Amino acid sequence: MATAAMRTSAACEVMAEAREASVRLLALLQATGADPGRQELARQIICCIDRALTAARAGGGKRRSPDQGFAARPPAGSRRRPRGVEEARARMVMRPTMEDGFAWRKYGEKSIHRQSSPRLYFRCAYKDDHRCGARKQVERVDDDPSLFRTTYFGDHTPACPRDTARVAEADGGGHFVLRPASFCSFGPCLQAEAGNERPLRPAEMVEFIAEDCWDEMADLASFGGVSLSSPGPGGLESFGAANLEELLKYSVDEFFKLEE
DNA sequence: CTCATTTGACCCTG
DNA sequence: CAGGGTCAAATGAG
Repeated sequence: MATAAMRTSAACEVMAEAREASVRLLALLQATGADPGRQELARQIICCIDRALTAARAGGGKRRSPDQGFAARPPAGSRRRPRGVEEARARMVMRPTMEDGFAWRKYGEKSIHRQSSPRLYFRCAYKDDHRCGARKQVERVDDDPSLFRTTYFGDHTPACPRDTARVAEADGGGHFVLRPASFCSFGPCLQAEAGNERPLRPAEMVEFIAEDCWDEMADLASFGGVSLSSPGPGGLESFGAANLEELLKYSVDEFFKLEE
């Protein structure tokens, strides 16, 4: 009988293979000049796998835990945070706005090597009030300057106020805008990821996402103020969504209906 | 005057 | 040594 350690080890091997395939996919997309959204999605997949690997190797397998903040602070005098665990917990999203409803304080700006726009560094405005360790880095996407790539580190404390109206206003017209081009290319990329010869049908796509990418999907939905609880495989079909974008739009629209 | 932002220096990692 | 993350003094807005 296989022990938990053996199962974890086997899972790590499979994930390592998936990572290698994703890296090849990204290289292929770059070589063929595929649209930036597809390349970005490939990067997100790799990032996702890295996090899964880190969690598995740490003996995890648990869902993202509440913020552990900066419990593992660097030694006194160090100005740099330890890499690894925290980076593995980073979540990256692409949106047409920097706004996400939370209050942030900018604490730095840095021009990045071979990148036309600088990277902006923010930490939660309630860092001291609520001992919140949330941080984010924002930069314009080089290939599409109308988009901002925002990377979040750590989570806000429940006490941190969130103004969803500001999100709606920033995105225009009271509806969260799901603009990233990556959504348009979700189908082909998921097909490659799933190793399918034919395109995934919408229901299969949703199933695949529910099983493999739920955290990323929930993160995206959360920026519309939507909290998604995992329905488990198959449960998503009850939404009647044609694809992920429709599903997310549906979720976000439902949220704003509740708000009105 | 207070507080947020800017920006160059400092320091760490690879 | 280069690149990147953070600090903190200077600056500006309200």
